Amino acid sequence: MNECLFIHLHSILKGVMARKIDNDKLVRIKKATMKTIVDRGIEKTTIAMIAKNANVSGGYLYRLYSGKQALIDELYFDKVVSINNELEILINSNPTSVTAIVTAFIKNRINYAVNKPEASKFYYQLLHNNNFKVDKSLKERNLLLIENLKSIGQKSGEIGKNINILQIHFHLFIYVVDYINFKKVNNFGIETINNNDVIYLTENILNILKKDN
Amino acid sequence: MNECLFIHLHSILKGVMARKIDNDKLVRIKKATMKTIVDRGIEKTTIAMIAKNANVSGGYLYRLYSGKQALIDELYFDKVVSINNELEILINSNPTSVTAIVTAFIKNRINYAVNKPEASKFYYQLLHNNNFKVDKSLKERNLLLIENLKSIGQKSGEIGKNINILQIHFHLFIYVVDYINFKKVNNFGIETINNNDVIYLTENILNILKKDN
DNA sequence: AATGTATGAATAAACATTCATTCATTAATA
DNA sequence: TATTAATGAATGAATGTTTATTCATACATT
Repeated sequence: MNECLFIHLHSILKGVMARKIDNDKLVRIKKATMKTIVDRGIEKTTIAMIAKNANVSGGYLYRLYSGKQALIDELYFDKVVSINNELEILINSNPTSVTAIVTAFIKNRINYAVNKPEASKFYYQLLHNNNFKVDKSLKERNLLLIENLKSIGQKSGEIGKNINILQIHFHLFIYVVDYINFKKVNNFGIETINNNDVIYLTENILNILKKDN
Repeated sequence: MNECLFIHLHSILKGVMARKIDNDKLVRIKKATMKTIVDRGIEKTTIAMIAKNANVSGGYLYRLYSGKQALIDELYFDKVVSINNELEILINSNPTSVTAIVTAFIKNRINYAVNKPEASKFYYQLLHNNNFKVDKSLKERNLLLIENLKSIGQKSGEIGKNINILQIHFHLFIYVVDYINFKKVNNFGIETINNNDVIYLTENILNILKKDN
C-alpha cells in the first residue's frame, strides 16, 4: 500500500506517461466533426462516422468530450468566442472609424470562408440551428462590443440616431455570414467570393446603419 | 379476380367509404410536424412525437406520407411553391414598379410571421438546412421570376445595371426572412415586428438593388 | 357483410455510450 | 544493456436505448 502510493506519486512527479499522446488526434477529431457535419448535416452525423473520418476509435471520443452534443457545442462556442475576440481587437485598434472596423471584419469573414471552407460552413450551419445556442455571458459580451461600435459610429456620424443594437448585430453577424455562404453555395460550386464582395458588403451595411429611419 | 376488380371499381364509382376520413387529421399532422420541429429542432423530432401532438396513431402517418423525410419535404416544398406563386402574382399585378412588388412581398412575409408563427419558423429552419433542398425545376422557376423582376427594375431605373440575379434572390428571399426571424427571436420573446419593419426592409433592399457597384 | 380507416404493439435497424481488454511507453531493476 | 513491472492511451465489441417503419387486428360506415 505505502509502496504502491510511493510509486504512484513518484511516477506523477516524474511526469511518467505510459504512451505519448497523439496530439494530432484532437485536431483530427475537430476537423472530422466539422467535415462530417458539413457533408451530411447534423441529423445524419453519427459518432461512428466522425471517429472513422478522424481515424480514431469510437470510444476514444469520450475521453476528450462527454458526448456528441458537448463535442459540437465546444467547436461552435470556440468559433463564436474567436469572432468576438476579433471584433474586440478591431474596435480597440480603430477607435474612431466604424468603416475601418466593418471593412476589416468583413475581410476577415471572407478570408475565413475561402481559406477554411469546412470550418466556415460548419459555423454557418450552427448559426441557424436552434439546438445550439450560445450562453448568456457570451451574448452579453457581444452586446457590449456592439454598444462600443455604436457609440463610435454615433460620434463620427457613421451610425444614425435611431439605429439599435439588434440591427447592428444582425447586419454584422448574420447578414455577412449568410451572404458569403449563399454566394459560395449557389454559384454552381465556383468560389466567386473575392475582394469586390468586401466593398459590396461594407457599403451595404454602412448605408443601412447610416440611414435614420 | 374479376369479381374483386368489379367490386373495387364499383366502390370507387359509388364513392363508398368504409369510414369517413377525418379530414382534420391531415391538417393536424401538418401543424404538429411544424410545431414539433420548431419546438425541438429537426434532429430531436421523432415520428412518435409528431403523431402524439397530432392525436393520431404512429402508423397512420405512413398512410399519408411515405416516411419522415417525405413528410417534412412536402411541407417545405409547399411553402416554397406558395411563396413563388405569391411573387408571380405580385409581378403580374405590378408590371412596372419593383418598389410596389417588394413592399407587398415584405408585407406578406411579416404578416405570415405574425399570423402563422409556427409555419414561419418552420420555413426559416428548413431554409438553412442542407438536408432539405428544393428541386431543380423549382429553382429554375424562381430564377425566371427574379429575371422578370430584374427587367422591370432596369426599365424603371429601380435596379442598377450590374446587379445580378443572385443578389436579388438573396436579399428578397433570405435577407428578409432572416431579419424577421432574428427580430422575433431576439427581442426577449416580445413580438416587435410591425409595419415599420416593412418600410425599413423595403428601403434597405431597394437601396442595395439601386446602387451600381 | 363488405370494405376501407385507423390503431398501436412488434420489429428491425441505427445509434450513443460504456468498458473489458490490448498496446505502447517509461522507470526500475539486475 | 536487457528485462520486467507499472501505467495510462486507445480500441472496438457489447450494451441498452431510441427510432422509423410495418402489419395483424379492430373499428366504423354503407
